Amino acid sequence: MNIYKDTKILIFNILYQNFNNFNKDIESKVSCEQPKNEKFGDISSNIILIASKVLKIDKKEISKVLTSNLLKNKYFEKAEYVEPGFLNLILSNEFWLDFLNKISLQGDEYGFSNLGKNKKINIEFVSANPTGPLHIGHLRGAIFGDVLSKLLSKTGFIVTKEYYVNDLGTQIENLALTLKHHLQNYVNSENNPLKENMYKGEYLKSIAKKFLEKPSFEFNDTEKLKEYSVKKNLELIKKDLTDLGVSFDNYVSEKSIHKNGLMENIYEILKNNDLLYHGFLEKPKGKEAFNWKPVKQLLFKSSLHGDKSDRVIKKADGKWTYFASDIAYHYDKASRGYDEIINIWGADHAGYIHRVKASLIALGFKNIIFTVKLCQIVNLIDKQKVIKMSKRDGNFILVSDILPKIGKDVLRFFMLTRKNDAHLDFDLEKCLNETNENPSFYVQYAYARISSIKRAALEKKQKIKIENVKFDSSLLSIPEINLIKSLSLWPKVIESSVAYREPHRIVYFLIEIAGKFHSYWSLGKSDKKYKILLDENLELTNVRFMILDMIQKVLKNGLDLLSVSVKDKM
RNA sequence: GUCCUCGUAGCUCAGCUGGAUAGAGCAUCUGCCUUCUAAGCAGAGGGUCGCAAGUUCGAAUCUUGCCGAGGACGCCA
Repeated sequence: MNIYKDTKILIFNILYQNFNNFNKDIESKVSCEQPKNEKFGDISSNIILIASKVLKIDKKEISKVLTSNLLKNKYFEKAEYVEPGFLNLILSNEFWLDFLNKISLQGDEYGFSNLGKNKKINIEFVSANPTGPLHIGHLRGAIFGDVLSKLLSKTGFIVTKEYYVNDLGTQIENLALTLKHHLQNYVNSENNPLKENMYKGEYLKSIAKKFLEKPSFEFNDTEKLKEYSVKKNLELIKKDLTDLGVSFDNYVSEKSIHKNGLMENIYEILKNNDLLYHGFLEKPKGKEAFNWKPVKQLLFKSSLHGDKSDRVIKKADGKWTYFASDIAYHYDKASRGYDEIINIWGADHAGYIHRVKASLIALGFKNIIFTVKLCQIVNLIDKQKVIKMSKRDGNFILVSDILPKIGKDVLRFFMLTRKNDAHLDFDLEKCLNETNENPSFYVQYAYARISSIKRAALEKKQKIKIENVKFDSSLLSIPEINLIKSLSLWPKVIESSVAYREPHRIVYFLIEIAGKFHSYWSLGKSDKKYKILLDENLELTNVRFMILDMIQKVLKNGLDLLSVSVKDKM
């Protein structure tokens, strides 16, 4: 029920029937939308300009054909040609009333359509290393990924939410060392300070304590220590995710990728395609060249597929690099038959996109869409100052620190009030104190006010119908039509959010439509005829109820996508 | 040095992938609670869309070049 799309189709059909040389190639150039400025009507299109240029037909002729045909339809009240080639349409009240009836029949389904056509999408996000609980840095990606997944699965995609567990490598070695350190401290009743490469944080002490409770503990068995600490840290992470309202379908372990022989698999494929060689890489530029040694290593010709240099996949000591694991992991994902693989990464991983993409192409997955959404840094602001966090000092602010204070709803909503690739200032004070600066309340308040109206109607014992109202459409006034017009944008908002994988568009729309409602509500304060419940005109009251009911449904469905709750009273 | 992201009102940011007179919140100022929730509404001021060329009917949006901010460039993960 996207009236802008429908109108475009209508216009195209008219042109198709009237001009022999008309073809639909111009479709992507033709706009058909609600203009910002009301003076240009309800729907505006640049069709005349584009069509006349491409088809070499006189503008006036096209406009004549279009307007005369469109005006045969009772839904179009006015069709106007405006230089340099716009077609501006004004829709009749009857149209808006019928439209309202139609969408209220769709109810909760309104706005959602089968955009995905059962395409399979794997979306990987968070994937925080299992070396400690989630901190602020993970928050944005977690919520972004969760909401995007929900949005996609509500619009006809088959979505798998996946978490990649890096349970291998030096960080896990360090983790085990840290655990061992704590264990030794406990057993020997000592308090030796942590070493440089060890993980800070109290949580590892409690993990060590729990390990001691086991009937037989063996802290010289490094493998066992690794396994145990990874398991316990994952439990912490999962707890944080649950509290945030984020869930996953799949946890894929890096270790199992190795165990299942996938490294050998990709090695064979790359080798058979002549994409591997032993060679030297140039010294990295910019940064200080830490432990740099010019050595001969196994390289992957990623530069053949769009990367700016070739990459090491096996080090001189015979170990696979992290990138090699990642190739194997993406090989695994791609082999599972997805149409699209979405990765949500921190912006600092931007440089990684090309090489992963190159590896997918090299492995023969040319038809899989590979999408990376980057989430920019969140600046945590307290008392107007940015709080610097550093891994070295272990002063990361944890999700579990702020979540109980702020609450899931506010946190989730707030994290989506910016485009994913823009910096986000996360001001604790604003979330806690000045609630009027927090848009989630604004939207929830609109919902609650509509509930309140419904209660008031019940008390007055007004018989309100919210479907298929027969009504003289000429009684509709501009404020009501404007609300219906706002509702008509909902499908478009969902479509574009899906198309660009940008859930923040939903959030902005919710704020906008909540604002329109608040404004309408307040009209009744100064002008009695805009009071929603009218004793003398039950029909008009019914229509208003239908509008408000639809606004409430859209608010609810929108907030549902964000997993933010609604309240009937605030 | 190369690459990526960003630059829009005093501040924080949207801007429907090229549309007509660039929007919102905060802050500042002025109004609005005897009747459906004031966590709200109405109004005012505030702009050379970083700068400069180009593309065209039309540019905040696309191209190029500068300027500025942040990030990445590993044989770490």
